[in-house]
Amino acid sequence: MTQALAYQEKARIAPVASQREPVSTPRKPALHIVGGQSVNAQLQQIASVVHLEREETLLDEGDPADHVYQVARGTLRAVKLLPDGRRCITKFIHAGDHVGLSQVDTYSFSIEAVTDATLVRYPRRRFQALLQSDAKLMHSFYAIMCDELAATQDRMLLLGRKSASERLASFLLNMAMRSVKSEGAMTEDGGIIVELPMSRADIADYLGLTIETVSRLISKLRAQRIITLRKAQEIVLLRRDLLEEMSEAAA
Amino acid sequence: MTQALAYQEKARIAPVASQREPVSTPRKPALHIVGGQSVNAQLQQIASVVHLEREETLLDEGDPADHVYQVARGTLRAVKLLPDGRRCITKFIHAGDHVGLSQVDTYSFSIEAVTDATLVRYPRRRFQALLQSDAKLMHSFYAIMCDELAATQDRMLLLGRKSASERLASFLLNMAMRSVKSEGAMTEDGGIIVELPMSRADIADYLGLTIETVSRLISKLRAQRIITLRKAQEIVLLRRDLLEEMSEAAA
DNA sequence: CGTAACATTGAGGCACTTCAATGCGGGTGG
DNA sequence: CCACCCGCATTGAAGTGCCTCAATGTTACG
Repeated sequence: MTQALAYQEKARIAPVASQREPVSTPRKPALHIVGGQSVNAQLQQIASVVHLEREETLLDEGDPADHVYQVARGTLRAVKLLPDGRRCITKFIHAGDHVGLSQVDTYSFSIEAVTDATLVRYPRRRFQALLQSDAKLMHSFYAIMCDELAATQDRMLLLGRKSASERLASFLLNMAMRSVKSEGAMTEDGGIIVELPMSRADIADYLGLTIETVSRLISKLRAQRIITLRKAQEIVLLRRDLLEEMSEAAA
Repeated sequence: MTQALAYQEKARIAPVASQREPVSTPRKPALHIVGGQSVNAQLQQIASVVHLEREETLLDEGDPADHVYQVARGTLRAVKLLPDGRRCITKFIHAGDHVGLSQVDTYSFSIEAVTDATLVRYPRRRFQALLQSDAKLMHSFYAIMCDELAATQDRMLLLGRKSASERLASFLLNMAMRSVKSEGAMTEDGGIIVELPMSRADIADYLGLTIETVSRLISKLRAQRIITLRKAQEIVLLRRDLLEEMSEAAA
């Protein structure tokens, strides 16, 4: 068998999202937000806003897929569970990313907030109708799906064939890339500051490892002066070159 | 580090597909084939046919993505490699499945024939143009991408969190499903006949295991009378119920 | 300042891999 | 048609990377 992280009672503690989501929801949200370019005008007409607190659940695997979301702020996780509680995080979802772009009518994973988060919500029916009527829009979402599929396939290579240290290296590099692109935060000596909003348990379930292994590997990277830790959730990448080597050939 | 199957010289032995593909290729292929429903008429206008022999390579990771394909006959594999030769099969591609549905302009994996195969080929430019002009068509391919993404995410759970025996059980069940749907071949005593066109090495790289582990697990299933082997590549599933149990909870 | 949740560290075990024979089936050439 | 051979599959024995179990350290929060 393997590790079973029966973690999900956690998420249950928080009140269910659907009962209180439109905390501050005007019909036309004040946020135009999102990925740089302004949102399609028609899309904005059917949008509403959802706020989630840390560890709150947005939706569960198996729920009717009534809505499509785009993240405006915060980090979420897509979670799949085995009957015995083993957990897999299929992806982390960041600002700009979409949730629920599917043609199936139940969600195939749960979505939980890693940090406080704000999302824009579209009723799926109307969202689909808009796609149908707007080829350009459809095309852009088609492209999004393609990217996501490619990313998922890369992760299959990681999960199927990479060692624990290679997995962690790949993960940290990805997070660093993201950090460089958005904040671009650096230390004076050229280190890349990387926020890790998720817990070690989340990282473990994302990489198909255990908490302990992740923790040990982080300690090892620190001992090798490849990273330093400011807090448990904030690392500084000192030697990106070495991490890059590690990400495809074991240490 | 793990297993490294430097397997791909094999594929190289055979003459390159692109040099000889239109073996029997009229401009308008005689095959209407494919997934039950007849192919979109306009699509058929731009189609040509490609034949591949066993172990031949259709295209390589990194090649310019000039074509979109649909499989008419045979089984192929999508292969990703790490620099040191470790191999991952991201998916097997069966009759009806598509290859190269992406928005990126290089392929993100190699495609190799597991068995002799016949494919229908569309120039990507024109294929894209058709999608743009035909919302219904675009929509149906959007749906295909969604399905594929969902399947890939299930495989992430398998690779990240399932034990070796669970992985094999899941795989055999999937193959059995497929077999039931298409041929529906059964033995007189209710066993499901399942063809495994791929080698143990392929199965191993598909499940993130080694050849030896796959072989041992198959032997164990045989000892438990859950399956029998007619040939190495043809198993009979005797106790589907037990396999189903195994697929999500270790033996 | 105490406590609870998370992270780290250590010791030991096990599932899967690695390395190494041995078996087996299918094709080929004598 | 048979003997040989080659590639693949199977089986065994030994090694190891990661997991499990358990204790200790650390941080956030009342």
